[in-house]
Amino acid sequence: MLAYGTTQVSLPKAHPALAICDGLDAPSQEQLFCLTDTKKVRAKQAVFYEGDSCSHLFEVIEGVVGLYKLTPDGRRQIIGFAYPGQLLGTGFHPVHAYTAEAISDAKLCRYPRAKLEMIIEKIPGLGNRLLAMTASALSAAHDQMLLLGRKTAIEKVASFVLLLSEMNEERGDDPETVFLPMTRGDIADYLGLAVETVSRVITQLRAMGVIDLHHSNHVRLRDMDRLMDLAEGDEPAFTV
Amino acid sequence: MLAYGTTQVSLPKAHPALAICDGLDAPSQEQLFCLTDTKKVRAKQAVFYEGDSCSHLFEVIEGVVGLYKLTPDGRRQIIGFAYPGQLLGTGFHPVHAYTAEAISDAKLCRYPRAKLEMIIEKIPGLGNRLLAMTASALSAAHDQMLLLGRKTAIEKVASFVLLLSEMNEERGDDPETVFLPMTRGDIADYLGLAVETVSRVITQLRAMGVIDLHHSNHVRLRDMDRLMDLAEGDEPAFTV
DNA sequence: CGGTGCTTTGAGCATACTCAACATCAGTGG
DNA sequence: CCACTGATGTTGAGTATGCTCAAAGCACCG
Repeated sequence: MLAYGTTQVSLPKAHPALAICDGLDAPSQEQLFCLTDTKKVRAKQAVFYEGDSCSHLFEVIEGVVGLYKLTPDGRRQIIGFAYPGQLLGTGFHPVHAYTAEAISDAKLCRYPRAKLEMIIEKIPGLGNRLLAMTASALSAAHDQMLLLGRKTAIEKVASFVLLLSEMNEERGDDPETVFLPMTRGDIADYLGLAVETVSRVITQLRAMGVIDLHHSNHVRLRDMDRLMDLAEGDEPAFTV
Repeated sequence: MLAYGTTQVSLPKAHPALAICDGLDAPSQEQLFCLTDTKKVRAKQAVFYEGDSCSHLFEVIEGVVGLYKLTPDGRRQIIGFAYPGQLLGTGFHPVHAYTAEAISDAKLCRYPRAKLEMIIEKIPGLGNRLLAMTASALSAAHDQMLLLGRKTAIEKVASFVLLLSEMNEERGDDPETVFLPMTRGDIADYLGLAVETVSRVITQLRAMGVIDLHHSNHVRLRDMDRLMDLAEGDEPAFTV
């Protein structure tokens, strides 16, 4: 099945480019666009909650959204950070399986599920596009399962920083300058660690000269190769 | 034993029911069926390896297949156990993102990816079916991320046993009698634990009177409610 | 300035891991 | 039929990684 998304010549577009439209012809894009409206949320506001009936599907346009699940006693696992271009609320359940909460102020595009389902067979390539995006999310989830189940604290944090760096690169930004819009608590809940552990590991990486920090949210990658070794556990896990 | 959806009346069928065909009309099923062939693997044989070019998509017909990823230094994370009806090798990459290895002797149905892509737009409902199956796998992955990142050993094992029990129920089998086709090592690599820990927890559950064992592979659930409490951490985590 | 929320650091501890021995089981061949 | 073998499972002892609890440092904001 088709892997769009890599070839991205500048298309003449009437509307802000929606990731879901990527690769579709202009009339189809127009048709889809007519269904949508925009939703803005401030940092820490929820877009939807786990258990809400899921009448809409969202696409992140601006900002970052955290997706998480809770145990009955309140432990939290962040299953992903959604950056612009990502879909939320896919999945064929009548209710949402996770909560989506804005990490920073965010803008989202809203698709009514019922209408989307009606035109999905009519717009060629749309079904494929949804499938591709879902499959890509599944693949990311698998990677994260390996991280959660089998990596040490330092490997987890190193992998996380590298992930953000790669996203920078794909976006055309500097891969050596990583911004962390989320709190240490969010990172901890994403990596399956305690806040204190995340903080300690970051301090350790800094002491090792692998990264630099400014304002605790701006990371500069000083030794990418070493960081990659650390992410894979190649390093003897040496404490400085 | 075929899992054809949930309703399992004896249908008059020309072919063994394929999950991917669920909901399609007869001609479409026929058309799909013409593309397929069957592959048999013995226990411990690989169906495909992570990194193999993925020219085919598989559906499990009989037996159980374990899907896993490895770290460079050989630590293993099983990302799922595929039972009959499940698809392997979806995902829009040119190569497989995980290894698939038979847990027990297994029979699989093989779809050539290229041909499947060609007819996907022509068979109404097929795209939707693939999307639904992928979305369902994504949802399961999310659940597993919560387990891996935030649950204790006893919660993990209890959740696992209950998961298998629920699968029994959906298949119309006895939910109180769970068979474990996989080794303790497989379970450990699925739950992000050490083999010894899995063994100890199972022993503990038995000592608590929550489960019974026969031959180490047959589990009888003696107290389902208590098991559910344990899976969620409601229990004071009382050591016997 | 004095709050409030986030981050860092410290000390002690617990859960789950490692290493090691032993038990059990299935299969194999004498 | 039984002893041998290799794989799998269980149990024990000690330890390490990452957690909890606690306090202090910072930044942002009214």
